[in-house]
Amino acid sequence: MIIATAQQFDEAVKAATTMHELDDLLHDITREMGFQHFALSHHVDVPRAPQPALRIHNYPGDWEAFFDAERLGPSDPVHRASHLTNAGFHWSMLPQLIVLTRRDEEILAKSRKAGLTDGFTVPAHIPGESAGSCSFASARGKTPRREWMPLAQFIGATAFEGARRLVGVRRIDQDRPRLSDRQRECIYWAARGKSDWEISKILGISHDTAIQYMKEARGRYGVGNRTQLAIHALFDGALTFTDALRR
Amino acid sequence: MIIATAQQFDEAVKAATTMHELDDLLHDITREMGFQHFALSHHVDVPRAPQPALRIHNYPGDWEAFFDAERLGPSDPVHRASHLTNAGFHWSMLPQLIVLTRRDEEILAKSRKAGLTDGFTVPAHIPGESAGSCSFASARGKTPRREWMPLAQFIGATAFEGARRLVGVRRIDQDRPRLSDRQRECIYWAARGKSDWEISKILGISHDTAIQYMKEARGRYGVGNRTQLAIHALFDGALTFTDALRR
DNA sequence: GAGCTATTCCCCAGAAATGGGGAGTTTCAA
DNA sequence: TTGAAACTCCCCATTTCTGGGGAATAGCTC
Repeated sequence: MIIATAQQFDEAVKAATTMHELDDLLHDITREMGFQHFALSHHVDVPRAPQPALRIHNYPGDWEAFFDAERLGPSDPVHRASHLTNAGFHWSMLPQLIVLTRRDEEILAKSRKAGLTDGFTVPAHIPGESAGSCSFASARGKTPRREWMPLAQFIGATAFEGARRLVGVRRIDQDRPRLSDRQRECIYWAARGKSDWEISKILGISHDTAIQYMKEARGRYGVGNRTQLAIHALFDGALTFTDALRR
Repeated sequence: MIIATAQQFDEAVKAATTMHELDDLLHDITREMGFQHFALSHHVDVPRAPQPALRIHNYPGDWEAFFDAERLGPSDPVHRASHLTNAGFHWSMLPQLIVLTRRDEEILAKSRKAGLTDGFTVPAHIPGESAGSCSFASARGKTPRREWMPLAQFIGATAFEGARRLVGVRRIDQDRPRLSDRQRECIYWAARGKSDWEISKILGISHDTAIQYMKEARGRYGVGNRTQLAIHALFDGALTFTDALRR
């Protein structure tokens, strides 16, 4: 039965075409899991974020107002804790995950007062994107059963992924430039901070040739410098962070 | 019953004190979910990684040998795909997640030949740490039921978290460089391909000052050029791709 | 007040990147 | 066989980056 719920949710999310639909789905599943509230969001200061950020929730309005007024997006203790793990966690575990400052205690007290007594948060991190999470919260005296946590973990991850798709956080690579092997190798080393001269030595080619490949690669991506080149290659998957950060 | 399995696993992982115990737990649960193999690892070239990296698995020995010989840790198509999502995915979804090169096709063919016919991978990303994942694979003709995927998502995340705890992967959250506002703004524009001179005009400061902030930012991250600077900032979340790709 | 950081400005010299030009071979497909 | 694309090398001029100095103001903390 629980499994059926999970699968239905997964399929419904994949079929959703608007954030509004996703919102509805989260609404329903939240209740079904025994929670009262959900909040799926990027950990940024949403009202002031320069780029489009995710946020759908049904938290109490006054909590949202407080949250935004205090710019808690990046500093909320639940969010901070979610930056240290990839597994979902009960809010009761917070003290084991981060050091709670006085300010944090105030925030938590305030959230309890707003009707968010207990909760479960599923982190959602993707290299190069804003940190995010999907939380489920319950009001006083309505503690959801521990048995639902594995389901919540799945629901949170699935919902976040669906939201990313709907908002178009990352368009799966469509018109990606085709790179030659040598061009790719040059980008790889350039992203690791190598100069054209160093790249030429690594690849055993002349300095001029390395420069040439970098020129061509910039041309393929339509960018004018190696920083943008590396970032585009990272974004479209031609490179990974593990490539670029290795030293 | 499935829920009971998940909970038991969760508790057992939390109680485990050695990687060996975790290995055993994964062994059992893998079978219980209808898979034959599991692999929990960081996406690095494990034998050559300078820092401690996670890897426990029961993949066939010849596959592991091939994997290491070819240094697939960072470039394996399944791993690459897992860098683009936070939700678990079937390997059959790979073509929708990344562009499969001929090399990728070869790798996948090789893995099938080694007995890894189909599988399900749960990404595990934490800002500032190596990308990782927990995969479950099945041999020919033994396709695990879709119903188990929500469970697999939970198991993968839980197991990865347990492994991190056991290995003592320290979160470099604390060591993440602290940037001043101006430094961050300079990185932001530099990642968007602006020169120091352009940045100075945008921020309304002198050219020299922009150069100065870039120097300091490089110093904070311990890197020597703006490409690495941008990549590091992207990786640890100080920047996002949405920032860097905007034109 | 001493010490720290952020912010702002300045100078210099060498290294590196960028944009422009050209030209040969090989390989693979139409 | 004709052509496209990859791979390789070379030259030039200009711009940009990087690393090394130094210094003033403001604000905050111990």
